[in-house]
Amino acid sequence: MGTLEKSPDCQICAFKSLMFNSLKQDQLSKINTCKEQFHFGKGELVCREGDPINAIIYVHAGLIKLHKRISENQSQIISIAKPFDFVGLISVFSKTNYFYSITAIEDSSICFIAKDCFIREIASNGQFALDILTRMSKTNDDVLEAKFALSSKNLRGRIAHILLDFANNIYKSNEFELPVSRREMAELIDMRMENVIRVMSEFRQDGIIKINGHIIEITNPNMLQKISDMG
Amino acid sequence: MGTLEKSPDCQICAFKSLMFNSLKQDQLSKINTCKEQFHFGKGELVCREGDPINAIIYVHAGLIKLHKRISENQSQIISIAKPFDFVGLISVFSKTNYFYSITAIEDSSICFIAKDCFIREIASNGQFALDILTRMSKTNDDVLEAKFALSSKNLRGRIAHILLDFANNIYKSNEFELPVSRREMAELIDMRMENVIRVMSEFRQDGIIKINGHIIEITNPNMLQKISDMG
DNA sequence: ATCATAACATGATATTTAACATAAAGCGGT
DNA sequence: ACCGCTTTATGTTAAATATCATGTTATGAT
Repeated sequence: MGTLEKSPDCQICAFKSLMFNSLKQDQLSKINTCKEQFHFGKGELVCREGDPINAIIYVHAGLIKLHKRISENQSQIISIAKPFDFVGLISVFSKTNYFYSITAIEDSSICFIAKDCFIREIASNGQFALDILTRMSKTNDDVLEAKFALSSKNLRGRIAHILLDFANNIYKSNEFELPVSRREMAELIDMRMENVIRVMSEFRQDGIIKINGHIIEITNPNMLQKISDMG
Repeated sequence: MGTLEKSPDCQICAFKSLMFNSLKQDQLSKINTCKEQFHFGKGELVCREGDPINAIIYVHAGLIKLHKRISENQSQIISIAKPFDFVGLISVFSKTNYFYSITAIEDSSICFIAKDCFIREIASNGQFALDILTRMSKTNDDVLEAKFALSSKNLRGRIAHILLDFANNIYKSNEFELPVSRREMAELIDMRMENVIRVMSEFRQDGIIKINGHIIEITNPNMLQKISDMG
């Protein structure tokens, strides 16, 4: 269930995240005392659907997926969180229990900031609250827009979209190791696994991408963008 | 572009909305001075995609749709807001311009609370900020979960889902007047208009619903629920 | 190294959904 | 009432996607 690890001072994260801008030194050190950082190996479960929400999760390093069972043999991936992202920021205010599970899809360092402590800081610091609101809105808009963008695309468009997303927003490189299986890709963009494989093969045959196991190289990003926009 | 109308004191709305619980009398009257209420007839445009966000929108009465052009001859409905709902609560913190248009789909009274004024109150009142956060999360979760629920359903399941949504969450009755055309239904749940009509006809033939123009009566809600859950 | 298992891959077929065509019914304006 | 326009309606066909079947390749455990 993850192993506790020595966590850096919040000060260090504060530089990297836009989150803590409005916190004064003493407030930051208060947050610092009510957080714990854990390490999760690839595939390890961070929390399970239905678990009580006791903390806000901050991705310090790695990559995690938020996912949900929708039937006996089918899951859905809601989103993927990357370093400096917060998870549960939205749910923590409106729900007492997670409506999704979280699993590491790369070795990850996850910081848990106690909910009570966090909320106390918000209530006593309006500017901090505003920062949180802004951050929350951004995350929310991103997830929602991603979902809307996908829902009007066909299979080829969806694959193109998600590959560009990995390249541009997560790995910042046209060559990267896909952190998810083909089945998980399917769960992320609402397709069948066979079709994910099929479409990726087509892209390979068309010279748009190179595939070497989980290593993907986008050789023709413009074409991929065009396919994403059209479909 | 809507007609200005005499707006009730915020105090009155405060009772109906969970929103303003934490505002003291004097804060409430500050909000009261920076809001204006407008009336929009059915079909009237409230704001257009790209407009600057100057205010938070509160639905006092009626029903409005948030929608977005996705191509020359296609739109998408993002969500429908009902009385006591806030709109733009999320975008106001992360965006300067609307990424959707808003149109009244019933005669509606819409309250505009000036953004600056609202944000000032948040920054100076942490507890109020917490209330806003909670409210925002709820709205957000609802939209997101609705979208996710739909995406894994087939056509029949989607129609069943949206009909139950109207009955249970908006009109609180199994008989209601559909506020949207079949085309708009399609835009709301990602279908083609022809299929919306077709599936609804099927439901009628199966004795699950009665259709009289826009008047819908759900005669077998259990079956409809089953179809929604399965599909 | 060998086995068992899961992931990847591809072809054939069935099902679902979209697109096209056409017509009837409702509705606002004159 | 009549006209033009939009919405509702239904049948037909085409396209997209899911399902099923089967084989191959990777991967982890012993």
